[in-house]
Amino acid sequence: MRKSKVLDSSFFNRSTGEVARELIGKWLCRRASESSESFRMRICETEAYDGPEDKACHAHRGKTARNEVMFGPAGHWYVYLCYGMHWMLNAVTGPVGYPGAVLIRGCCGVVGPGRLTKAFSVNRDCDRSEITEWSGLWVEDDNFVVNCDEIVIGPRIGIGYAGPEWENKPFRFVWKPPFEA
DNA sequence: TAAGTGATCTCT
DNA sequence: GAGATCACTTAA
Repeated sequence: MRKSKVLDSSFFNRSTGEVARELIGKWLCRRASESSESFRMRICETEAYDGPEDKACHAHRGKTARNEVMFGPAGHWYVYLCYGMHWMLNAVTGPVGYPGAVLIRGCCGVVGPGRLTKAFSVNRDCDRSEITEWSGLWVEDDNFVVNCDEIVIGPRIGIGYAGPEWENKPFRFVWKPPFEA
């Protein structure tokens, strides 16, 4: 198997769009408990939520108890419940004080942010935890290269309330998988 | 196409 | 405390 390395906070401490793009093709890894086996899937869909100006970003109205972690250091998870039933998994990006995060919307084989968290048993317990191997939820890079022409960039999903200016920003990254053809 | 679902936020 | 809102999924 190809050798892979665990991504640390330096990977996430960059611009939100850059991290969202770079996460495509990386492995999302999970070990739910000490006794359970770990497993991983390649990330194939992400969205950037970038800073206080971004009307679609939870942080654009300022810091609250829920989104506080987005203002903290990069390399942490921001997990919250949406529509009363779906957990959303986000990776905090950028420097301390700058609220940015990347929503992980899908992996190869698991499409949809709510289904992904269900498959990975992600819930409130993961909120604010570090993106490290010992936290049980982390990301690995095996130097697999996803070419630019395999990535579709488009408007984010489900954020019509933010207005066309923000909805139409190129903040959504989808890996057009070869297996789809 | 519409209902289900409950935490969170913004007003009283 | 009440009411609106919501980065979605599923079953028709």
